[in-house]
Amino acid sequence: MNSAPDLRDSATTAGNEPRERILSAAGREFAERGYESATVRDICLAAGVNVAAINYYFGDKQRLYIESVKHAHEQRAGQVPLPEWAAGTQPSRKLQDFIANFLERLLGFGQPPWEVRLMMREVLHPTDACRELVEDYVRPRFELLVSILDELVDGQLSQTELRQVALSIIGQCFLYRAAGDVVGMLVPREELESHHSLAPLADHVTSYALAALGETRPLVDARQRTIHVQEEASS
Amino acid sequence: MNSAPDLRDSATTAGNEPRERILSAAGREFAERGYESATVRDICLAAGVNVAAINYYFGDKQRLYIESVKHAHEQRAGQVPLPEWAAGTQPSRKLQDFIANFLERLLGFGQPPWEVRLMMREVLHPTDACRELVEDYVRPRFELLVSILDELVDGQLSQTELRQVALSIIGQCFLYRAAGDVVGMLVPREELESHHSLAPLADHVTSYALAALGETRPLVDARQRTIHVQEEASS
DNA sequence: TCCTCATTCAAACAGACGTTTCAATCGATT
DNA sequence: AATCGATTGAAACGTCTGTTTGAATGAGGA
Repeated sequence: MNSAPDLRDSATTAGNEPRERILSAAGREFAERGYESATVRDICLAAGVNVAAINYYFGDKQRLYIESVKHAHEQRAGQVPLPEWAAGTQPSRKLQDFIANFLERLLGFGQPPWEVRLMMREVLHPTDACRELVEDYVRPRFELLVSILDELVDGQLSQTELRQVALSIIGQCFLYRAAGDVVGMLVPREELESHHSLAPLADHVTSYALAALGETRPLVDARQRTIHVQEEASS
Repeated sequence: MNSAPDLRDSATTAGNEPRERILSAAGREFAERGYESATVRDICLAAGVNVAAINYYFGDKQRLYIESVKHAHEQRAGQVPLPEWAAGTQPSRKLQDFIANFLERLLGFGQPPWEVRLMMREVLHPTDACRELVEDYVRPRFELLVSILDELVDGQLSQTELRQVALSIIGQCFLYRAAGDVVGMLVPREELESHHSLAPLADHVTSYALAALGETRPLVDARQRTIHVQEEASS
């Protein structure tokens, strides 16, 4: 039972075993219940350590929380790295890849991992750990998206307009993660499974953006519809 | 064991003053700190009543919370009612009005009111009060939006596609309310004030949707850019 | 063997929490 | 004036919280 890892040269091995277990258990608890509702006793029970271990390894609950947010961020960042493209890749392809990657990161492969839920809590109700998270994690992705859009429209939109479009794209992806429960109430179950999984969502957001930017045909072919609109207007 | 007064019908007491004060103070407190962190002592201090009043009027903290969510919902619904249009109003105009109304409701006139922040908490981390909120408040607006879009594209998109577009629009509006702090970190301050207030946001989301649906010209004029794209493709 | 020292453990701490108690208060009715 | 029910008040209840204590443990080094 007693392991006593004793890994002084921590350069070779990644961290203390009980420390890692606490961080993992704390991340899950914080993601599930939030900072206030998660108790150190439950965390220690889940991690299989004594309550005193939290004081021993992290000092107090607050520092444990910040550490667990960072830990989740770093772990998740390694799981789904930013895509890289060969020089000359079509910007529309880059956009598609970026959106699919972003959604994959937000929604997870199967069901959304606790790391993302924990970070989402920070985004929605920022604490001290938030600004660091934004600078390290959010801003690079955001500026990559802006640069893709800039390349896509060949410099014909201002930085302000590019940021607006970028936020529109992010907002669409964001909704499914942040308000997924409500979306689930608004959309029929069979449609959820068929059209709101990762690939169809990425396709929709991408084609919606490409159509709005004039890179592809609109979602509705205007030539067919114009007739009806004119009929209506004449009536 | 004194039983609480008839809290369901306010026929006898038109506006129960302490009850109203508690609901208002509780809503603010829950919106600010969340359910767990908000304490009944602080609520009663803010409302200027004794702690026993909560047991007397609402039974316990949980029922107070549910009542305050409902109260916030009803109060906010009265502040910004759904727009109504004369028969024959252009659907694109309806869309513009709907989006402006939705944003106004989310973002508030000046700074976002606590009622919206409280409801947002329910949407992001649903409790028992959520489903009722969705059915009464969210679904009617969602289906109104879908019907506007249906009219706009003149029935050329399936209900599934219409719902996807509707969620795209809602997602864009939603981002500013739910993750407003993070948006504020990503966008320069002067741009926030000039382009992220209510009217410019509504214009952007509307024109983005209209362009994607082929109702108006794309945000970028394709005829100018196509030359460059073909040059790129040929290289 | 003994000592050192990092780590773990059960137990207890003080404080805050939601809730309950029961007497005091107030206004209207008798 | 007396009575009654509704409402308010101050204080206490038991429980749960984060944190701390001080002894016990066990593996290396002397």
